[in-house]
Amino acid sequence: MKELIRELVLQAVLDLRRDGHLPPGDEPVFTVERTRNKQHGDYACNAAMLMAKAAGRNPRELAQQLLDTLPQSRLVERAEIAGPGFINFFVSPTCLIGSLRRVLEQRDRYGWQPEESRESVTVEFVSANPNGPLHVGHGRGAAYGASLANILEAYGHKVQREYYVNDAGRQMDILAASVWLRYLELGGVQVRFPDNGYKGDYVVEIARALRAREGDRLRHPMFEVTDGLPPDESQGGDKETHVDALIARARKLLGEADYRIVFNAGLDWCLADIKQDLGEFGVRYDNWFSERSLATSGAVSKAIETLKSKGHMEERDGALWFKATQFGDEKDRVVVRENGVTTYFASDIAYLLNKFDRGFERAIYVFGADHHGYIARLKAAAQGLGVDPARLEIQLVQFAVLFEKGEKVQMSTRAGQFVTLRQLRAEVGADAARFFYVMRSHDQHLDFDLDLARSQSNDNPVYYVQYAHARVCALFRQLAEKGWSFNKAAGDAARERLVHEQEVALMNLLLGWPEIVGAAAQARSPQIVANGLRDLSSAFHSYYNAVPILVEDETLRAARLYLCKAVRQVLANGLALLGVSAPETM
RNA sequence: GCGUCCGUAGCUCAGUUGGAUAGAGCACCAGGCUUCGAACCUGGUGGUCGGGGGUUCGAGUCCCUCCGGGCGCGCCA
Repeated sequence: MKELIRELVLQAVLDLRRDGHLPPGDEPVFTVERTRNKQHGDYACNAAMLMAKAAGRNPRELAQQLLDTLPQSRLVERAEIAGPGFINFFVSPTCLIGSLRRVLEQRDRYGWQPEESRESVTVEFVSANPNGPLHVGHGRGAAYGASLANILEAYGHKVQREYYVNDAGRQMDILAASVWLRYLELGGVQVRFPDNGYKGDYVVEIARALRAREGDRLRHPMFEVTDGLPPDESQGGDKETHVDALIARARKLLGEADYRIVFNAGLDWCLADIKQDLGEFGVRYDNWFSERSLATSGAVSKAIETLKSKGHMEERDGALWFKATQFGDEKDRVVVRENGVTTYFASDIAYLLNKFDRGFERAIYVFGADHHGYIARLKAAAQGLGVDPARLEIQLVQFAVLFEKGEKVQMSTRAGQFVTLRQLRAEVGADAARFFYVMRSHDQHLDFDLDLARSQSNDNPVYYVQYAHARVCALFRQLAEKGWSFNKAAGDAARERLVHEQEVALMNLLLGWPEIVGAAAQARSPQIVANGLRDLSSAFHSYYNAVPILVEDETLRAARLYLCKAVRQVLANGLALLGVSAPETM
């Protein structure tokens, strides 16, 4: 509808130009928006105000001229000038009623807007290191990324959902060492556990499974493990040095093949755990991309060579640097360390190149807010590789801070004391968690009140929306109990009987639903969909309380049920975008 | 210190690429179920949009500055 009005106004502008009433110019810029105030009609256009200056004319006078030139449309009841020069449009009953038919014809595709011109896009989200269970912070990234991907798809993009698995790197080695130490403990070898090790119970579980498979084959006596290690932090030394030495010791004692077995025991367990966790959270991926594969496939060296050949690399202090400052980053970045090992950033560059090599027109990264320092260097890397940095988009998701009894809950993965996503789901359910996470703007901090969430109180707006859906379902059950049935054709034929204020309001919201999806997609904001659902639910609850649906008048009843059915459909569609169920009873 | 995100009602937050009289939930006050599900609805109280400048027909929204907060600034991942 918004598009239609835009076309009408554009046509009027072009006509005025053709007849010399307006000076020629480029594609005119103006907006068509939904009004906030009903007295201002349904849509408002600001074209006259924006063009008045260039035309050297009074805005209201210009608006009048536009109005006189405006092509007729049976979907527009009337248009009028208001305020400083707005043109307000009132949509016709025909238009409103038409939206009902579209909803019920397109069903679960209503709101979808496939267009050839939409980009293909890869959305990478969560990508937590597989060294432990996901916690509630990852949950927000998961809910946001999954919903965003759904919305982009509905808007017509071709979407690939991707998880970057950090299956290489030091953190994973620390996990491997932690697993091995727990394994030794289970075998009766008492070894001091490092300050920097992973202390969660799941590590013991992994060790137990490892021991069940491998027996005591990987056991070494205590002195071999600990002799000559530099002191740990609590022993007056440095925890990083200590744990690195421990990793080196493990590698040496076990040998590369057996070390890999221990390493993979940790990796495989954690990855399986994450996959299951996200699956139960309604989050699905098209691709789990292995960081290690970038090294083994030669992608990392290929990326480095590419940057070298373009003259963006430099050797300094024995290391290889990417000259990121020439692309606006605040400092140059090391890609290959003095010891010959590539950095994490080297993998990032290779992965970035890989994404665009696979043909995506746009790559969206969903990062935690603590990664915002990466934006500049990734954009720099893109430029260095010859990729337009505008095709790379980074969405930051702010932290979710847990509150319990009014106090902040402190979290630390290493210490093993944190609230996991799995615990959260168990306490509030996946639906509430998914909705709660995306209710607020993703670039806004989220206060997550655990007590409130645990209590399953109806303060949680997800119930409000789901209840509206269940209420419509209840209406149709009630209908059957009364021995009546719903005749869709009769409802369709009687649509003009829908004249109540609340009915018009509901039809207006249904009409505007595709615009909600479009706005959410363009702003990368699932929260717009969540708010749209609340608005629609609110309008329905008001309607339900004000107007009886199951009336004796058969055609009127059919018309109202026709509307209710459309409302239910849109509620279900919106909930699906957010990965929330649409229950028939509650 | 530099960079970055943010500051809207007592609390938690919306506010659609600058639009008309700044909204919702919770809380508080007053009402509504012998009638389709009260997990709901109707009405009311509550604001110098952190402060101050600027841009223009028009600013919660854009620019500058100050105040207050989150996060980031390793040859870590």
